[in-house]
Amino acid sequence: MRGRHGGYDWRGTEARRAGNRGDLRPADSGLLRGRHVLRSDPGRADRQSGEPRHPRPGRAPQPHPVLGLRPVQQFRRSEHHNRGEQVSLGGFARRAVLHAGAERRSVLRDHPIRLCRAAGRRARLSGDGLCARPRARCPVAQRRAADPERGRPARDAAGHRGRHPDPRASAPYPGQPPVIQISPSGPLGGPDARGLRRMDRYDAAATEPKWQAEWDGADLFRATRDERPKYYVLEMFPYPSGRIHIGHVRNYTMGDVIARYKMSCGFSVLHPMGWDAFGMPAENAAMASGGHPKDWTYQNIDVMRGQMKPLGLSIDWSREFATCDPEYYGQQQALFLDMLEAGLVYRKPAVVNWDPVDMTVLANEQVIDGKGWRSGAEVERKELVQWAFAISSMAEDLLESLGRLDDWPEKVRLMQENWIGKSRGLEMTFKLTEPAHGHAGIDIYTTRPDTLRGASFIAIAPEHPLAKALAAEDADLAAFSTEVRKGGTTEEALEKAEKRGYDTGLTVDNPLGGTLPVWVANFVLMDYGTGAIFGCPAHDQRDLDFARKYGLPVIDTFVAMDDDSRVETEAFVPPKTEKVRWIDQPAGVEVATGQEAIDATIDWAEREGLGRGRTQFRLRDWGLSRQRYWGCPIPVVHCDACGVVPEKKENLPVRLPDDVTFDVPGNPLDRHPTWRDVACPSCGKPAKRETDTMDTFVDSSWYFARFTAPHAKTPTNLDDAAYWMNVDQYIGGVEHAILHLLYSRFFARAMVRTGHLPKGTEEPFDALFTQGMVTHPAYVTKGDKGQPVYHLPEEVDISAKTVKATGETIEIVPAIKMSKSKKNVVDPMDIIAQYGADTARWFVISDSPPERDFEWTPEGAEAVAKHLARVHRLASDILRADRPANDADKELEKQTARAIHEVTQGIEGFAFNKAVAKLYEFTNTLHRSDAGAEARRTAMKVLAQLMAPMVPHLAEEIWSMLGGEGFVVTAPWPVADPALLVDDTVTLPIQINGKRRSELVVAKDAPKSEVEALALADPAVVRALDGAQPKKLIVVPGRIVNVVV
RNA sequence: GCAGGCGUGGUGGAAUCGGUAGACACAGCGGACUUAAAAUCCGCCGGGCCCAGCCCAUGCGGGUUCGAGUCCCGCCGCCUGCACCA
Repeated sequence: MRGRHGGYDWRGTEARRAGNRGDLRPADSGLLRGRHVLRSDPGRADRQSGEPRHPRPGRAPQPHPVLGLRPVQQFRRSEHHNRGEQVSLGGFARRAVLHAGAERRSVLRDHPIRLCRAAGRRARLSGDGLCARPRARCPVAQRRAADPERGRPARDAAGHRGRHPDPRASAPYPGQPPVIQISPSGPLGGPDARGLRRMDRYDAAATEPKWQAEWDGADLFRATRDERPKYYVLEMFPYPSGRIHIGHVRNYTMGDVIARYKMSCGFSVLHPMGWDAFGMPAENAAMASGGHPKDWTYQNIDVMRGQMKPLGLSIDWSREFATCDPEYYGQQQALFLDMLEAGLVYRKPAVVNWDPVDMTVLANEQVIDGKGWRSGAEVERKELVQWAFAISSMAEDLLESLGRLDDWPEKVRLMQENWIGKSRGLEMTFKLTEPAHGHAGIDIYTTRPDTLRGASFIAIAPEHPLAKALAAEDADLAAFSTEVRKGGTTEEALEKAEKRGYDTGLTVDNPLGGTLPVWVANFVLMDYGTGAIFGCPAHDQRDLDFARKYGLPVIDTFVAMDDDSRVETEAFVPPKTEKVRWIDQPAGVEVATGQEAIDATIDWAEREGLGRGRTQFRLRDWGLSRQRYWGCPIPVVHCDACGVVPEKKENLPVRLPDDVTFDVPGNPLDRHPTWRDVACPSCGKPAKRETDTMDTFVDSSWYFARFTAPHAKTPTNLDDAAYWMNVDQYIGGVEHAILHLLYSRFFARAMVRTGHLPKGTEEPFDALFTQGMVTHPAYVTKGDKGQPVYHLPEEVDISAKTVKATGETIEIVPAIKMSKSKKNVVDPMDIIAQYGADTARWFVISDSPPERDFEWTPEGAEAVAKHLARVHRLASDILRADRPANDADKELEKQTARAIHEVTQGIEGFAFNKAVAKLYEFTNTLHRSDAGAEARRTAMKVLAQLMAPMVPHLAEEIWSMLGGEGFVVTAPWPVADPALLVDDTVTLPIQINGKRRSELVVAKDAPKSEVEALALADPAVVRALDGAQPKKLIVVPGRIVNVVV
């Protein structure tokens, strides 16, 4: 890989080479863009070298040697390119050939490159020595045409297509080289003392690889166990889908900000990276293109690693692994065997999506509208015997421990709490009026025993043993059961399905008198409770819909305090904490909340011997079997004689065979004879391997522990785990709020129990931060069938709201999650190629609060690049400044302290957008400050340090420019002097009747009486009072004054 | 369907404990510089009116309070998860 465009040379070899030559002075290190620089003073170069610094006078008007090139980046490194060489470009042009004359010369110094925004938002560059404007629209060309004396005559060569020489490419005076002049006032404070300005544009393309190479050379990011306190920062590891996504950039930048900040604060930081590499997409790719999942996956990993390295993340790459490495999944198999022995894994029937045409199990996402994604056949729910983790055995602990996760977002804890779903209810038996099929009664479980009076039917799941027994004799019921089994297994599908029932004709005795009919109903789940409920239509919408549909009675059991109306079409379901009036309540409750009535009824039922109170969890055991190839093989063997036999640990890893094909649906392991047929590890007779593999959630449930000893010959090394665990800061998307995080919490407990993690790591993530998604507007038109048709951003004219090619009017969908199908994905590599990693990093964490969705805008990226260039320019100016110390120094010192304080708070509080805003503000302050050179230099170094976690390369560059010691990454984080943070005076707003009308500047500790007196003397208050006394005067010291008139 | 979250100028957002709504930035507008543009620098920038002042404004409708973007109740819209996507 060469250069930094397209393929990025992350190893920074080019930079190292440049650095070794010693000619990469910061101020001279090239150009990010071509629109600037070079204060004209041709004499200067002459004085310095005896040679004109700028091209030979006679050459100036010659045609530009580089033709057909558009973006300017190609020139940045033109010194290193040779004639005829192909160079990859970022941005708008992809590839260009350098022509004769371009070699080993900074093209920029010979010929101006212009950036022209005349045609709208897109930057357009003219590198060919011609003006980007048509002649008719160029005022200079027009003027020259009118007054040939003054201007230079147009050259023939440039006459075609209305184009003409770039006015600025020609020498201003005959015999002078072409130069680009900047405004005399100069950027950020004027020309330097000599009236000269050097090329001090920040060149990300050269600087970033240079510092990455330096960091690598110093081995800065290798996590080491030493005397420093440790800090483990971890971002949820990526799935190797092929290319990195702007969301990855945001996620890893956030983690990097924390990691680098903590490093500056003196911690020994562990910041690892790996790949969640098993999963369906690899198999899908294999099916589509005929390759192998392994090749696809490892190639993707290589590409993505190559894309991540140039971001300059402070990752300890020596710890990298992929979950599909046999070294990883072999240890996972060892864990599985230990968990099996500890009784944490067992086999049980579980329901799957069955595609009856492809004869294969489908994932939920492969079921679309109840049909298989490939075959289109109606999916059926089918029971298979599967492996499951006994996560529900830890439900109580998992729930209770949530309360101690103080640094987790409240919403995540709440979601987990609801997911685990602890409830206390009543288990009771309804006696069948006539026993049937060996069943004397039906056990039900209800969380609302208080509504027993309102029961009007019993409903059992189609999978209920009684229902199955009845169906064996009743063809109609069997047909009904088959019918309602159609469709997917998701809770959403089940909930949304039409409520349907089948009257069995059986009845049970109602303990409150009379009988209740027994129905088989599709909305009753066999997995939850006992698979049977009593229906109370008045206070449950599903039951009500069901009752109305089948003409069952609706019996109100309570009414609102102030409203006697009875249930019609909407069930009355007030919060359990609301007081209601009960009607003929069995436990004798009259006025009480739902919860009080539930408790009273359970007590009553236990006294009466009707049933018993039981605590129930919604959380189900975690089915881990997958009928797929690309996953971790479950290390057991099925033997006719010995049953299920665990593989011997010394035989691990049970490796996936490589010789598989994906031309037939289903699991290739299942039809792989030599892999499948093995000798029983116990008796040695012929047996068969388990062909199911593990859910990929298993892979991601312990990788954080493996990172503490990634090369250990056991799953973990207790000593290393004891040092590095827990993860101090975990960062990832909210979409993982429930499953991944809950499974990881379970695994940590299981690993402690099986001796793979030390005690005290049961909650593996001390602090959690959930970041938002990355969104981008989508551009939609309607297709001929009314279906949405999406267009790429470059295909549309956003201001005119039309598709460029067809002129159709587009609808702009403001901000939706990026996805390929919506054609609104922005590739971060484009930005990195165009502006550098620092721009991408700064951009993704500025503006939007990290926890909220982040909207990508092209303007934003450009603005960031400008700002970073501005900071670099400011540093150059400050470096050269020689103003003596003066009165303004103190104020700058104060502002510096404030910036340190607020940026630190921003980083600590995960409010990177606020830290960035403060950095903008501080840059402005520093820019405007009249303080002396020394004070400004000190402030600039602090600015570099504060920016370092976000834009480490630029910060490193500025730090070294200003003579900072060592690396800015390892320099101790600045500390604000608390004395500088307090103000002597405070401005109090004065409100009149709650509306701000005036303000008051008082001493910080002014007594209340003084503030009152001053407020009452305020002209606005006097006018409002009009001689009367105020009704009320509220003074909140240091905050506000409110006068009520 | 259930659960959780979010909603503030043209745009992204700020507002620490109920106390000056719109920090900081983008876009836009004006100016300086320039041989035109670009770049850079400086300034303006929620809406309205009878404009030294006042009114309206934080998705919508109510409420609590001296005071509500913030707390409470009820809606609306969008987003995420729902156990085999990762």
